[in-house]
Amino acid sequence: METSTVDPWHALADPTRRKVFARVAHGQCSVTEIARDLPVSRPAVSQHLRVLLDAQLVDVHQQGRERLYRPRLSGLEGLRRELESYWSQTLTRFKDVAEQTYEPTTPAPEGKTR
Amino acid sequence: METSTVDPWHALADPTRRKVFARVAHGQCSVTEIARDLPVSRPAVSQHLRVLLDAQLVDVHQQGRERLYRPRLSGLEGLRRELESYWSQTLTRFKDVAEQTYEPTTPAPEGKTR
DNA sequence: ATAACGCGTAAGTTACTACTTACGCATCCG
DNA sequence: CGGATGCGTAAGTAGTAACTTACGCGTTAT
Repeated sequence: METSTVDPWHALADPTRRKVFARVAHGQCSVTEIARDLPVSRPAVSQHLRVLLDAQLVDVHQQGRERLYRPRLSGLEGLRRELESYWSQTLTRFKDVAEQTYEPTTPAPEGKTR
Repeated sequence: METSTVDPWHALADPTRRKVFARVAHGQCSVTEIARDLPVSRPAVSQHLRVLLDAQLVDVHQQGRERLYRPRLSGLEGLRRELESYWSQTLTRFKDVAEQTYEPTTPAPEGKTR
């Protein structure tokens, strides 16, 4: 049907949506509760939560007439792994540069290029 | 001048741009080199690299008529910290649920919520 | 010098997305 | 039984962003 799984990177890219997620990650809460602390309408929050759901970053369960959202590990796992990979690779590159100092063929990189 | 430090979340949200960054993180390389492995034009790669630069995720230095890009730690740091925070919070919530003792977000009625 | 290479940027197009209001469906309370 | 609360979804809109081609500038090679 629709996109079964949303890229978690994309899901957390939007600042508002990231605030929504941060709120949920901090502790289980309802939609209206989240919307109360944000400068957007409740439906907007609902839509953000949908994206977070599709990205498997949050989980929901009905309780009475409320829908309580809570964070979920699965969506974060891939993100974490990927970021950790970038991190270590960058560390390695950085060490390479530090050890080999620099190539004398290039003029000083600190020179102000206006 | 660049008061506009780009959100690294946003910078890594686009799949193509993430591929560009992954390539750079793997090892220093030039623009044409990156574009060769991707289904987009060279200018597109340049534009992606600009965003990555603004997000402080990559670094560049001129060498002859080439511009060599390499990964940079500073942009990743904030990302990593934030993600780690989400991760640990989610772990905590998860444990709470496992123990069947979830607490309301507001300071609250003492007894078991049941 | 002239050509070829490597690159950034401008300009234009197209697709997506984050938001709004309006609505309908459940669930709790009087 | 209503009326109120909590929520998701539909529909419409304004802004953004990811691409393309065209171009100009500096550097290397012939």
